[in-house]
Amino acid sequence: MWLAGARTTCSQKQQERKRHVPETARKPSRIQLENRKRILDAALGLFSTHGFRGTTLDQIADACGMHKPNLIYYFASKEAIHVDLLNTLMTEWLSPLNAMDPDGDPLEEILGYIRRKMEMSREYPRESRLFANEIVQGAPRMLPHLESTLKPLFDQQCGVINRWMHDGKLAKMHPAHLIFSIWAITQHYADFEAQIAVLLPGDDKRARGADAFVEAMFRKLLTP
Amino acid sequence: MWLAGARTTCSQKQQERKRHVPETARKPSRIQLENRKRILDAALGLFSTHGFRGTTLDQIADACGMHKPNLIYYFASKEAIHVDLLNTLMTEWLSPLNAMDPDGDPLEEILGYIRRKMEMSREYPRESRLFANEIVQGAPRMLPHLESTLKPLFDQQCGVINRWMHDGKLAKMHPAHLIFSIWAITQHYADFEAQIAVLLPGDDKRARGADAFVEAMFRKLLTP
DNA sequence: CCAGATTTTTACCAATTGGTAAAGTTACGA
DNA sequence: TCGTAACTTTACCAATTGGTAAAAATCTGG
Repeated sequence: MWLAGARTTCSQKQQERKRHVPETARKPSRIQLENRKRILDAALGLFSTHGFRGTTLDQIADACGMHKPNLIYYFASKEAIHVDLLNTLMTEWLSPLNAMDPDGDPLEEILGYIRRKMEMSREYPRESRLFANEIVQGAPRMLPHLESTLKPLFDQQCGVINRWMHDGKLAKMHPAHLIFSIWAITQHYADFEAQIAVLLPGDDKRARGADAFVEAMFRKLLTP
Repeated sequence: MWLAGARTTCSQKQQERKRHVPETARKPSRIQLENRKRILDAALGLFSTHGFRGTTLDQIADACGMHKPNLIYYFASKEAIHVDLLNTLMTEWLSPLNAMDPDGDPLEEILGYIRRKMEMSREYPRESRLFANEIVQGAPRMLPHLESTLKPLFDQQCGVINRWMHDGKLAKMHPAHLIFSIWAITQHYADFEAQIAVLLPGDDKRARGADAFVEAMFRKLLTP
């Protein structure tokens, strides 16, 4: 039967779903953790390149060697998988920004942050693209998260940078736009990989000189 | 009947479709040009935020006040609309890069290019996002175009910049990465608008100081 | 002004898709 | 080792979706 009571269309937000087991189970079994991870990993690859609507449950099931209803056994819906990915992404994605130490050497702190972002772009391009997809599409499932989690951290670190600049440790500029430019450039290497591969062919990712360029660029920019 | 003969699944590439009129008609009528433009405009808005798979023909039809079969009357398929947008986008998108004059003042030429890119990001965010969507997803329908159209122009302008640098007119750096960083930052303001609106609220686009920041940034970077 | 061509609308269709129901199978603690 | 809970598989279903067929309406040139 078709889920009794008011039912919105498939593509719209779904209401509560009485989960059979996982949601209510208290201790996730080994096999449960394992399968959830398999699903999330497969889904990450697909969502990050085809987007949410562009990915089907069957594709995810295929990619992780499971059957479609099995996915729904572990996650309430396709959207639940996506949301789960987005949530874990958010915390991991922000940790480098968090790691900037107000008491460290300003230039080295920021360059360290940039290095970590470049590394993430290289090591976790799927996460970067998942995020890019979500934001480009207006952040439909993430706006609250951006408000509540990203914004406070962003404001705080803008303050730190501002102090550094007023102390004469860094060249003066708009801290928010500085951070934007860091994000833009570091994530560009993951998000626009397809284009870069065409324009700088042959070179493997590490050898393209991106790291050296970006470091030199921001060093020059930030030096007073 | 279901299009006689071999028929692949809907989601795969479609073969030749005998168009009823438009494709074969020699002179596109006024009403034809007008309606095609209406469709393309509506489709641009939807594709750029929901992606190709995330947009339905019904949505496009709604958005331009037409009926679904009417779209198919003007375009062979949903994909044909998308491809049309991508093609016109490509040429318009590249013209600023083309406009850099090898005989002009190096710094001003590049800063002028950056200004034009910032302006496009502000005036045509939908186009920017359409492009971003396509590239993030691996450029499935655009790779050949990138190879044949973008790559030659890119290489040529890299050469121009290189000469400028060797003549001591600009600080020395990797020209390709310089261009990447320009693209990354200028397009970021359109593509990540949703995020920026959260982090720098209140300000209207023009007033956020992005233009001034970006100009100052690249001026400092490029000055020898 | 009217016949033929162009354009629009209505009624469909088959494939896809997110998700369910329930039977079948496996794992695990008592 | 055995009964029960956890997990998997098969068989579906209704909604959506890209697209077609063809009738209806509208426009246009002679």
